Amino acid sequence: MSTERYNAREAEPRWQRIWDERGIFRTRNDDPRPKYYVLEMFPYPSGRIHIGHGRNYVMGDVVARFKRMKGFNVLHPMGWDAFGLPAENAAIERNSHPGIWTYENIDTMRGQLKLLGLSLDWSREIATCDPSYYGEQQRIFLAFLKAGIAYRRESEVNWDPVDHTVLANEQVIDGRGWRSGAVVERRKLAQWFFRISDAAQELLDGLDTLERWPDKVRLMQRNWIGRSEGLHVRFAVQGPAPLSEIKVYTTRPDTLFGASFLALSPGHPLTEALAADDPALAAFVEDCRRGGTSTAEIETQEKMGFDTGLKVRHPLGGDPLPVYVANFVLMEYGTGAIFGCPAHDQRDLDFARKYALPVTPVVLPPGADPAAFAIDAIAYVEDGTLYQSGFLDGLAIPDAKEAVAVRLEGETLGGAPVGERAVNFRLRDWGISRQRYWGCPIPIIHCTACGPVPVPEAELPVRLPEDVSFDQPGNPLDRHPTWAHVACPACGGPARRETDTMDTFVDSSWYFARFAAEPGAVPLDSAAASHWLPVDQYIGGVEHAILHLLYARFFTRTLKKLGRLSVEEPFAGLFTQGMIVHETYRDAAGRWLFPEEVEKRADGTAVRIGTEEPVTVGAPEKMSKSKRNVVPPEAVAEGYGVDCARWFMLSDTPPERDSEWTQAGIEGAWRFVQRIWRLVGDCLALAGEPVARPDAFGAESTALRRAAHKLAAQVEEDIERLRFNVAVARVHSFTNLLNDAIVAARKGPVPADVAFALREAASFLVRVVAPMAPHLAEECWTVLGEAGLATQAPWPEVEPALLVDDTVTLPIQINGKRRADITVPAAASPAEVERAVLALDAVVKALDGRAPKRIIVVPQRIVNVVA
RNA sequence: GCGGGUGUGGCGGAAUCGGUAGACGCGACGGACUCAAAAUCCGUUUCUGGUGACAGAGUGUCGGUUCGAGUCCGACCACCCGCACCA
Repeated sequence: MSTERYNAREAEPRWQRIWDERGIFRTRNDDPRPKYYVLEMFPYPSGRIHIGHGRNYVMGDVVARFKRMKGFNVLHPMGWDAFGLPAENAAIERNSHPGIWTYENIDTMRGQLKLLGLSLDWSREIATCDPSYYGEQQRIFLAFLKAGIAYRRESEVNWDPVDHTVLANEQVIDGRGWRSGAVVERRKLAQWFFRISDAAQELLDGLDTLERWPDKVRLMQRNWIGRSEGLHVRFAVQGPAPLSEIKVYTTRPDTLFGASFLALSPGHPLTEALAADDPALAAFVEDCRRGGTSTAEIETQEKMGFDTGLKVRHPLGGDPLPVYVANFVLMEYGTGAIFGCPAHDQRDLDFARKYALPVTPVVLPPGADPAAFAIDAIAYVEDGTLYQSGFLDGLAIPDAKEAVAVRLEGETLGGAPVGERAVNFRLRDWGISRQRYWGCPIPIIHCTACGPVPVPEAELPVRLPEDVSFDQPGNPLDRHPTWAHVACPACGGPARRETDTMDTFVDSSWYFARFAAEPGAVPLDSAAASHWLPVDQYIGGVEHAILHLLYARFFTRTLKKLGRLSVEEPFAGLFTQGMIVHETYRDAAGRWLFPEEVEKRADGTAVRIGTEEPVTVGAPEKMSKSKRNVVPPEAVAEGYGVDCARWFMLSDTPPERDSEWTQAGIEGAWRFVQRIWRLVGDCLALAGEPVARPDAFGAESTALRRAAHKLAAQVEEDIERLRFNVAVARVHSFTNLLNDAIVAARKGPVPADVAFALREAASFLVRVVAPMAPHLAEECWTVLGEAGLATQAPWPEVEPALLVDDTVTLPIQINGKRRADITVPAAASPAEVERAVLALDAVVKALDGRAPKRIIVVPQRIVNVVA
C-alpha cells in the first residue's frame, strides 16, 4: 500500500503551469468539433474574492471540463463588469482615479480565479471599462438611436440638494442622501431611454421557448413584464375645463356602475393644467412629490386626495362622478387616471371611506342575499354575479366585461369610440442615463442649434478623460475644462458633449457576444457570435433573474433585428446557484471576527485564539466582508488544496440551494482526495503491469467492471443535469466498492481478469473525478502511466452490456408491507416471478392455505401480494 | 396583499414513472493498529419495545385516491423568495 500522501500544494501549481504552457484552454473558432458555450455571470471587480464567490465558477468549470472530455469545442471565457459606482466611491476616498482601483482589483481577482484551477480561455478576457469594449457599445447605442429604440425624454431623478448631485437608488437611504444625509428631492432631467416596453410582448412570448430555464425565473420575468388586458374608457368632462375628456384604463369595466369617482395622478396633464391656476392643488401635488421613492414608504403612505370640483359624465348613464387628484395613482401606468369603484377595489375603498364617497356593490357573491350584502372595510374582489348594474344584471364577471366593452366600443365621444380594448404592460422603458463618471459615455453632442447630434462613427470611441478629480461632489465630466466642449458635428458651431454615462446593465447586456470574437478581432463579430450563441449553459445568482437577464434578452433580440446577431435568445440554458454561507463570530465587545481567529471547542463553545475570550457564534449567513465570515481561496489552497475546495463546494448540498462552508466539510473533502489517491495507487500495485483485455471475466471482475461502467454513465447524467451533489455521492459509493474489491484481491494472487478490472476501475475513477478535482486527476493519470493529460482524456467509454444486471432482487410486500425479498433472473417473466414468490416461506405463512386475492408484479421493481 | 417555492434522522441531503424511505457524506459511539496520539482501517448509528430473531411507528399537520403515497388530490401550519398603490 502506498503510504505517501498526495501533496496538493506541490502538485496544483505544477499542473496549472502545464495547462497554461500548453494553452489547452485556448478556444479556436474554426475548430470542427461541435460547440459548447459555458458562461458564468462575469464578476464586478470589487476587491478580493472569497470562497463564496467561487461556487458558480467551479460549477461552470465542471461542465466545461466535462464537455471537453465528451468531445466538444468548449468556450469558457471570463471578463470583468468593470464600470460602476463603487470605483467612484473608492476614488473619492483615496483621491485617485476609479480606473486605478478597478484595474488593481482585476489583477488581484484574476490571480485568485487562476488559483482555483478554472479551465478558462484567458486570451478572451475583457473588461467593460476598456475603450475597445465601450466604443463598440457606443456604436450599438447609435444603431439603437437610428432605429428609434433609443430616445430622450424628461424623467425624475433623486437629487441631493446639499451635495448638488444625482443619487442612484442605492445611494438613497431612508429617503436621505448617503453622504450628506439631506432629504432627497425628485427632479426632472432629460434622459436617454431604450424602448424595451415595445418588446414587452415578444419578451413575454420568448419565455415559453426557454425550456432550460428555471420556472421560477421565467415566472419572475412574466410578472415583471406584467401583461394585463382591459379597456380604455373616455369620460366627458362637464362644463369648462382645460381638457374636455379624461381617459382611464381599467381591467374591471364590469364594475362601471359601482364607480363613485375618477382619480388623476399628480403628474397627469390635467392636474398640471389645473394646478397652474390653483395654489391649493399645486401645494397638494408638491406634497405628493415630497414622499420618498422607496417602496416601503409608498406602501405605508396614506391615501390622499384633492377634489378638483370637476365632474365627468358616466358613460353608461349613471350619476356624474367627481374628479379627484390622488396620490396613489401612478402616472407611469395606464393613462395616469382611473375610475374608482370602492366596493370592489381595496384602494378605492380606503379612499372612498376617507372622503365619504358612495360605496355601491355591483358584484354579488354566489348565494348572497342582495338585500343584505354590504361592503364594510374589505372590498369584494372574488367571483360573483352583476347586480344594480342596469343591462349587466345577472351576468357573470367575464360576460359583463365583454358586454361593457362591446357597448362602449359602439358609443362615440367627439367622433371616437368611448371604449377601446387595450393591453397594458407593467414593464417600463429602460432609463439608461447615469449622472456618473465611471461608465460608458453616451456618444451624443448637444448643439443649441441642431439639438442632440450623434457622434460620428469615425470618432468613436468617445473616451473618458483621465484627468479628472473627485474632490467635489457631482459628475467630474460636467466640470472638466475641455472634454465636453466640442464643435457640433452637424453645423460646426459650439456644442457640448453629453456628460451622462450609461447604466452598467448596458455593459452586461452583450458581453456574452463579445467573448465569441477571437482576440484581436472586431468586438462584435457577427459570424463568430452566430457560431457560439446561444450560450448553452449560463450560471449565476438568482438576484439577476429579472433585470440583467431581461436586458440581455432585449439586447439580443434588438441586435438580431439590426442584423448584428442571428439568435433571438442569448441563453439557452440557465442555472441559478445558491450562495455559500458561513457562521458569524463576534467577541465580547460585539466586534466581528474572522473564522481563522476563532477556535471551536469540543464542548460546543468557541473562543478567540490567543486571548481565549469567549466568542458568540451566529447563524450561517451570506459571506460578506463586513461580517468577516469569509474564507479566502488562498488559505484553502495552501492548507488543503483547491481540489478539496472544489470537491467540498460540489458535495452534499444541491447546487441551487445555499450551502454552508465548514471546517469539517473541507476536512472531509481532504480525506476523500487522499482516499482516491490511495485507491488508485492500490489498484496499480495489485494489477501490476498493464495486461491485455482477457477473453473472459469472472464474477469478481465483472462486478467491479459493472460498478465502474455504471459510475461513468450515472455521473455523466448527473453532470448533464447539474446535480453535482449526487455525482459526488456516486463517486463515494464507488470508492467504497472499489476498496472492498482491493481488500478481496489482496487475499491471493491476482488473476488477469481482476488485474484488468482494477486498472480499468482506476482509470474510470480518475476520469470521472477529473472535471471536479482536475489537479488530483492529472497526478493520478500520470501515476497510471497514461499518455497526455487527464484534462484532455476522453470521458470513459461505457459498455452498455455492463449497465444491466443479469439478476435482480425484488422486495416482496404482503398487503403493502415489505416482508421478504427474492432474487430472480432479470429476464424472468412476471408469471415466473409470481410462481417463485408464492413459494416463499413468508408468503406461504401469510396466506395460510388461502389463495391470494391479487398479486401485483412490477417487473424489475417490486411484488405486492394482497392476501 | 398578490405570486412562487420548500418542509425527510443529531446535521447536509438521496430516493427516474406512485414501487425496499433514509443512498452518500458530516457528526457521534464502539473496535483494530499505536507506549501514546495523529492518520488510517473495520463496525454501529430514524424512533419505540426486545439480549435477540423480530414487531410496531415514521418523510410539517389532518384527510382522501391507490394493491402500494416522501411522490398524486384537498384543507391547513411553518419557513424562505419575488413583486408590491400596476387600476
